[in-house]
Amino acid sequence: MKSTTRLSSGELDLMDLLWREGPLTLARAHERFGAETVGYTTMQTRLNRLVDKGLASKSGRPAEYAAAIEREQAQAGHLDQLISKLSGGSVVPLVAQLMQDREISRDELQELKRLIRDAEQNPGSGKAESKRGSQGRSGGKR
Amino acid sequence: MKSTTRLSSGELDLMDLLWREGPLTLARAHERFGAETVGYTTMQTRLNRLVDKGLASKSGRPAEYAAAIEREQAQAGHLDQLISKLSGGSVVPLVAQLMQDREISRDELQELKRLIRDAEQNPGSGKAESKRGSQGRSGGKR
DNA sequence: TTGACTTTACGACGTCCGTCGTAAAGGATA
DNA sequence: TATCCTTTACGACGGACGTCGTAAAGTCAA
Repeated sequence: MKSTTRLSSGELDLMDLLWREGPLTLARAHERFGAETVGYTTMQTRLNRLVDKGLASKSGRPAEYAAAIEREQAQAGHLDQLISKLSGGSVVPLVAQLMQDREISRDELQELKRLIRDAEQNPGSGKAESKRGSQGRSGGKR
Repeated sequence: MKSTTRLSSGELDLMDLLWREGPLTLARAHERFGAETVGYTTMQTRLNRLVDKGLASKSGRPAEYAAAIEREQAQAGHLDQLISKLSGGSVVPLVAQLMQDREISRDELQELKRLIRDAEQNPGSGKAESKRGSQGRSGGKR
């Protein structure tokens, strides 16, 4: 149940596509990813390898590829690595780095405060209930 | 000047070693890394490749290897990736994920609050002065 | 000087992943 | 049915990395 092997940078790009747009056929995925930037069969191979690794699923006649793991799972996996290998096990240095050299809007700051307040209110928040949509996106344009 | 290519999981392990213990000779690095877990020449190759990539330096007769980039640089590089590819460009979802499913001590919570307070005080903190040692480790045992 | 131990230099292999080319299968149409 | 376009299946190649083996160079004590 732990799994979530670290995805490569390129695999992350594909997963991001699948997470953003729903299930996609190879043709559509290729087009949405940027048909000029990568070959058709390249997309095919990459998508299929994602399936082989259980990161995506494939079904239907003109096969549709869909993410098989949640975005949050991937985030968690990568963060685990960062924390253990780049931050000595504590979240603080990581958040500090996260906020440094980066513009944080007032709104985002408010969100962050709320996150902390919630954590204080709910010690050992674990994964138990309390799902007040903290994942509901905030002010990113992208 | 942007560089900071993404390091692999294994490369991160080595860099972590170099960051923790100072410059190390191959022999010592091998020993500290866990001589039973990896071959001597494997360490040699990996360390040399780190040097080839400019991530570490090598000098002296019984050559000593030393990290050539700061831990913070590596953190920044990886976080940039996470934010852009796994968080839609905003830090909030990432911090939320960071705090979810993870025990955050009271002390750390306090630290985080201070981080936010500083950011509010100092909008557009950029990389300009104000280096109140947020990187000074806190409660991690490790 | 010589033998033994240490430090280095190289080269090789396997896997993962990005990138494609070729071509077999399927379908719709003239 | 013959033809053309789409969807798939495969196979190949190169670079990055982890993993080593072999052996040349160096160093130091007998």
